[in-house]
Formats: sequence, C-alpha cells, structure tokens
Amino acid sequence: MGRPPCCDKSNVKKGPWTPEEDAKVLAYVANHGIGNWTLVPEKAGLNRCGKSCRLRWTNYLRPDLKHDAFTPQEENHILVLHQAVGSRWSLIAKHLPGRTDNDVKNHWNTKLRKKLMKMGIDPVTHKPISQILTDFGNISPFPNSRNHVDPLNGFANNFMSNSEASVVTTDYAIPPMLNTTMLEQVQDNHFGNNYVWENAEASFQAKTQEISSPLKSLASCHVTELSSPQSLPWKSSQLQPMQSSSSGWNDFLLNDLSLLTDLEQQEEPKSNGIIAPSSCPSVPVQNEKCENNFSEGSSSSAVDSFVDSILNQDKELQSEYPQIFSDGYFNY
DNA sequence: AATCGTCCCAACCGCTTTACA
DNA sequence: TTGTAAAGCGGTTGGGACGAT
Repeated sequence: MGRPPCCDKSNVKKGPWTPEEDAKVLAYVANHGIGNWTLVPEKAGLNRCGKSCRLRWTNYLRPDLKHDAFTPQEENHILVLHQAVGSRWSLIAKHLPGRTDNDVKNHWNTKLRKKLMKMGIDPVTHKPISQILTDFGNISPFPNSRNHVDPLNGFANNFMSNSEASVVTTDYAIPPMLNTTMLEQVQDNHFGNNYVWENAEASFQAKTQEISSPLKSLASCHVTELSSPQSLPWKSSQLQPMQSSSSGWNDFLLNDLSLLTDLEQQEEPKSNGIIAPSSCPSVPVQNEKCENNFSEGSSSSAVDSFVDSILNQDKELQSEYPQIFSDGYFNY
C-alpha cells in the first residue's frame, strides 16, 4: 500500500548544484514542463532526490525569478506584510513578483530583522522594544487578565465572553490597512520613495517613546511567537490579545497563559476563518495561522483570497478608520 | 599573506497537509 | 479506509565571499 519511494535517499547527491545539473533540470522542464518531480532525476539523468530538484527549480532556476537586490519598495512591502501575517513567507512572497519564499525569508533574516532591531523595533511584534520591556516590567504576579476593556470597540470583552462560553470565534483583528493604496501610502508617508533606513532611524527612535494608541494596539496585536505556542496553532489563534492602552502587554502575555490551560482542554474548533465580531462588524478578523482555521474543505486558494481581500480593502475601511490612515499606524 | 569574524544565501531538515495506491 | 510518499512550508545550517586586523 502507498506510493513507491521516489529515490534511494541514501544514494543521492546533496550539496551545491553544478551548472551541468542545472542545465539538465532546465532541459527537462523545457521538454516536459513541470509535473511529477519524482520522475525528474531519472529522466533528466540526475543523481538527486526529486525534492531537491523541485527546490532547485523553485528557488533558483525558474525563469520568472529576480536575482537582483531587493528594492526599497519590496522591503517596505515585506515589512508591512510581515507585520500583518507574521513569518508566512510563502504568503508574503506571493505579493512580491519574482521573489520566492526563500528569498523573502533570507532577506528578512539577514537584513530587515537586523535593521528593525537596530532601530529599537522588535521584529516579531513590530513594537518598540522599549515598550515591550516597560510592559514586561509591569507584569503583576496577580493578573487580571480577563478584564480587558477595549476602548475602541469592546471587542476584547466580546472575545472573552465568547471564549468562556466555549464558542470559539476569535482571532486577532488584522489592521484594516493592508491594501495596495495603503502600501503605497505607508511607503510614501513613512518610508519615502527613496527610503533610507539610516535617515529614518532618528524618527523611529523618537517614536519609540510613544506608547501605542488603542488603534495601534489593535493593529499590532497579531503577535505571536512570544505568546502563542507553535505547537498549538489552532489554539494559539484564540489567544490573540485585544489589548488596550489600559492593560497592555503584560495582560496580553498573562492572558495567553491563563487561556492556554483552558483551551488545551477543548476540542479543536471548526471555524469559517473569517469572522467579524458583532461589536466590530467592519473589521476583518483573521486567524494568525489562518489555514488552520478555515472551514473544512476550504482550499489554500481561500487563504489567498482572504489575503487578497485584505490587500484590496480600501475606501470603505479608510473612511471607517481614518485614524489609522491619517495618524500613521506605521509610526514605528 | 594569514587568520579571524561576519555576512549572506543556497540547500537541507523536519513538520504538516495533500494526494495517491 | 488506511498507510505512505509527495508537496508545501518555515526554520536552520554549511560554507563561500569578503572585510578587518
């Protein structure tokens, strides 16, 4: 039962590809197209695993790939998208033509992450490190984590009551600003067409002195690795905080911890993935690991559509949340 | 010239989801 | 229905390139 193995993994070449090997893959694809990669090593005369061939093609040989340096515009797009969806590189890469998830991931890890840290921005949360440290220092040994009040729309209370009723409906509210117009607006207003990191550093540092407005907190709250165990993806999606300016990070962290115990006792929920809480009907709500929460049978294209819908939301949300657009959610 | 440290990225690893026999 | 591999994906690493000493 099952498929036969694609190759003898103990007897295949590993390591860097030679030009000759690349030529064989290119010739094979030119003649046969992209199909069953398990056949490629044999038919192309390569002593490689099919998976290795696929990766070589996907990450390097594809003719539509760019091999030049990332532009400032691309970097800004990565920043914005990473802030919205986290380290979901394939998703981010889909919005950067000619770039692979590996490209984006490498560029983030080698350049952008370091630059953010240099600016005093936590690359995971996209919040000022000074704020995180301040809030961390304020953590009380007696959390009052279930008393969130979101002054913006009361969503936190709605979230909590739902959770306690075991009606799992929630995730973080993704900031309603990710559309093409906004990307350009952010770029122009906060990075500039010829954005230079060094020039922005001083203003960024100054901004770190500001504590987030409720809107900023709302928009920043997708964060994740810090508080949401990777091993519990569907559960972590319920743990997204709706922090307010009056509660802050410490409540967020402690709330996660307190919820985690409860949630581990629950069955995995079935969710349709995109749920607008009644108290905030116009704010799209996204699961952090949204595939995990899309309804049964939904395809990956549903996730893409979801992201596209975020990226394409424009006028309606701008008019509904003018603060985000005018006050500069991206003032980090 | 030699050594060392850092940067960068291609490639691999390992996990989850999907497809297939 | 079940077991297995392929495909997809994010995390990690090996080693070459390069600059500083």
